[in-house]
Order: sequence, then structure tokens, then C-alpha cells
Amino acid sequence: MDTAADGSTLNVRTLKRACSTCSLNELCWHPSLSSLDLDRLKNIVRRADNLPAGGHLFQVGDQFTAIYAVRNGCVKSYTTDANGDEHVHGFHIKGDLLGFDAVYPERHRCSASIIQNCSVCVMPFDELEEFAAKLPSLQASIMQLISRTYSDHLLFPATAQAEQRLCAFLLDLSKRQEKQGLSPYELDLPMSRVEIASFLGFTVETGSRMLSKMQKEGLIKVKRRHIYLIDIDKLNHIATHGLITKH
Amino acid sequence: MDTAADGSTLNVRTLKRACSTCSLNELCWHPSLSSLDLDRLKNIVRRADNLPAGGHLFQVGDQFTAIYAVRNGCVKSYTTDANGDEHVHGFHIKGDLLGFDAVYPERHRCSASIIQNCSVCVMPFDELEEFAAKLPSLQASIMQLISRTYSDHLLFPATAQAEQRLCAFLLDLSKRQEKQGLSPYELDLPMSRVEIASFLGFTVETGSRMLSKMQKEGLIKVKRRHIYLIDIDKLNHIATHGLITKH
DNA sequence: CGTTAGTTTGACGGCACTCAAAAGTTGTGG
DNA sequence: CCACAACTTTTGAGTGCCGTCAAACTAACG
Repeated sequence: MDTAADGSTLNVRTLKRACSTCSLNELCWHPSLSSLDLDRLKNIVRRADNLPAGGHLFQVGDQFTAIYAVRNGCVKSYTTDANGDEHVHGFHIKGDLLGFDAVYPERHRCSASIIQNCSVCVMPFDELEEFAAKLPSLQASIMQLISRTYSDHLLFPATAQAEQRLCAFLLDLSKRQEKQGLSPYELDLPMSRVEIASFLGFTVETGSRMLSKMQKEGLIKVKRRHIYLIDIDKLNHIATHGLITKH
Repeated sequence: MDTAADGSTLNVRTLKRACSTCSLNELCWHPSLSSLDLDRLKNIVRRADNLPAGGHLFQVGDQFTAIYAVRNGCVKSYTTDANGDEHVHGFHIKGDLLGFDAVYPERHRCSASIIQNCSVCVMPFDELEEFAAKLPSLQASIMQLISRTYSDHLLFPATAQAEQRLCAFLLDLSKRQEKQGLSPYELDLPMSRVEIASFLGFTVETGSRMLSKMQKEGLIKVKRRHIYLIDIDKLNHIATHGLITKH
């Protein structure tokens, strides 16, 4: 439905449709923007379509140039430690933003790897800042987006039991899908078990065992990367209260 | 050395001295600031001195009003989960900023509790934004501070062994002390073992055992909350590479 | 000096890691 | 279409780190 690859050739109506489910929405369609501002802002958004899995949006140490908004597909952000082991920091799907990790040191602190063919909107940060300098309310929006990006991360139960974290992970994906108008019950995971385990801080085997256990208990139905959430209420309870009901 | 409690009565020279080791430095003394701007910015900074341990700077759900810079003492940020258990997110000492957790939802997502009598600089965020709206480079500085606050957090080895995390924790404190002109070898912990354990994601007993073990190995010397770092090189190696030297 | 809170140490058990192998899936060439 | 290789996922067996429960020890304060 979106054929134009260059932002400058899109008319406002087309762009609006393209952005309707995108997190950059709050930037592009900020209430304070006049239609004139909008036309100008529209022109700094670039598009990159059909990026193949395996490629990178950016890597550790790269100069900070832009903010990326995922339009479809999936990108993982990760770092590699001193032992060469990979640690996944997050998975970014339709509507998610990434790149803010480099706002301060002006070099990226993690790498962003495409794990499922994707399209992204690219917004050069210097142009964005320049534009926002004339528009204080846009500045505020950007700060809020930066803040939100990080603070969502902090709420995740980092120290809990493996099964609790796995429940929280599945529910998080479910909620993000639902926000995009998809079913909260059907998950088609774009990431491997290894990547899930790395993100949640346990081994592949533990993750696999937990999925099998949760299937036996009737909480979910697992078929490779397709997962059906049967009992979301119980999953929610485990994710927030853990396994053991404390006295 | 700093007696005035009200920012408006301080002259520039006094403020400059007071801020010389403070993270807000980059805001207050941004290169782009003319001395006129500086005078105006100075006026929005409030001071709160001799705040007693046990009190709060803010709590979960509180309206977002200001950014705080710790001048001395120690503040912990934490949340309480569905089971009533406390989870410490960070310890903030001299030179650290807090409050950015509420930039987005405009309500605080964690609580900030004073665990060691402290003084803070308070900067009302609406006034700061208003002022920064006229000064684009200041806006950029604020964004960088928000970004840095969070991204430091992401680099911490969250999933590693207990001893590795403890090493990383001690070294982090050591480096932050050194940045403030103090000895990197002598630590006087402002926080309890319970709080350390909560922050690092293990139990008090495990933490205590690790400290004892590290003392036996000649890495550190422990006497209650006073800790002397004997072999910083080896501590660094454990913090970055873990315990086991992988073939 | 007794009380209380914080810290350390010990014994034991379980969750998750390691090593290992089997089963299922995908891609390639004959 | 099948055979084979390479990869992903699952399952099993054994071990160890860390959590739980319990008690001793230390420092601080009235």
C-alpha cells in the first residue's frame, strides 16, 4: 500500500496513513504542529524498506546519526561482553523506536540487528533537533519518548524466577501486538530460543523446559515459534506475583 | 562552606563553587550560556539542605515536578512489587541526578528514599523546560543527561554470577567516588546489605558470603560498611570476565 | 546492661546450568 | 523428490550456585 520510498514524494495524506500505528506518531502528529510545520517535518523522515534479516541498523561505536522507527519485521538490540557472549537488550517490533541509546555519548552503546526482514522510518537526529529547536513542545515530546524507551525497561522483573520472567515476556509481546491491532492470544515469535534466553538471562535449555512445563499446565500451546496464550489471567498472575503464593 | 539555603541569595561565584562537582554542572555551566542566561538559570535552582535519612524525595505516583541533584549523602530509588517486596533500582550519591523516571508519564515510576542525610539541588522541570525552550543547546544537554542516566544502567551485568555483579558494584562505587576526588580504594557504604542484595538481585546471605569469600581471597578487606579494595585489577577482571576463565 | 537491628555463618534443598543426545526443521544439491 | 547437512529445539542426567531456614555474632542505643 505504500510504494514511495522517498519521504519527499509522499503527500500528507499518504504519510498520515503510513504513520497511524507508529510510535513516531507522537512526534510527527504532535497537536502543536501546524500543517506547515508538518510538511517540513515530513521532509526529514526517510524510509528504508525491505531490509533483509541478518543486517544491522547500527553497531556499537557507530556515530549517532538517527532515530529509527520499526514499521514491520523485528530488530534486536544487543551488546557483546568481554567473553564474546551476546546479551540481548530488547526486541523492537512494529511501532517501536530505537537509537536513543546514543543520545549521550553520540556513539551507539549497543548494536541493532535485523532478525526479521523489516522496513523502518529513519529520522536524522541533527535535523530533528534543529527543527525542534524552533518548536519547544516537540522538544518535550522527544524527551518523553527517550524517557519512556528506557523506563519501560526498568519495570521488567529482572531478578525473578525463570518462569515468571518468561510469562512477563510473553505478556509484554502480547500487549504490544494488541496495541497494534493484532490478536493478544496468537504470538508468532520473530526471535529464536537462544535470543529469548539471552534477553531473559537464562539458558536455552531452561527456556525450553519452561515452555514445555507451561504447556503441560495448560497455560499456553507451543508449536515452535508459534505460541497460543490459553490462560492470560493465570499468566498475568504468575508474571506479577511469581509462582509461590507467599503465605 | 555553603550556608545560603536559598538559590536566589547566592551570587554567581558562590554557586559556581558549589556546583563544581555536580552533574547539573553540564546544565548550569553549559558553554553556550551567557552570564546573563546564567543569572536567570541560577534563579530557578532551589536548595534543600540537611534532609534526614528515612525521608523521601518523591514516591511512586507523585506528580513530576523537579529534577534533583544529590550534593551529599545518599538516596536510593526503588519500587515495591505486587508481593510487597522492595526492589532497589539505584543508589544516588554526590553528583548524581534523579527524577528523570517521570519525564514521560509525568508521574514518578519509582520512589526515592534518603538513606543517608543529604542535601540536594532542586530544579523545577517546568521552569527548566521554559528556560530551555529559548536555548536549544540547553535542550540538547538535558536530553543527553536523560539518556546517560538510563544507559549507564543498561551496561550493568544483570545476569552474571553473584560475585561478578558484586565486583562490578564495588568498582562502580569506587569510580564514582574517584570522579568526585575521593579515594577509589576506601569505600564507606551508605547502604545496608539488604539494599545491596536487592539492587544486585540476590539475597543478603549470598551477598555476605561473597564479601567473606572475596576477603579470604585477598581481594578486599571488609569491616561492616567500610570496605577497602586491595586488588582492583583482579576485581576488574572478575567484573568484566566473570570467575571462570573460558578456555 | 539489655534490647534491637544489622551482619555473618552453617546446614540443607531446589532451581537453573552444564554436558550430552535425540528429535524436528530448513536448505542444498543430486 | 529424496538424501544429506546444518541448524534449532527439546529432553535427559548430573552438578553446583544460590535461596531458605535457623542460629550465632556484632554494633548501636536507650
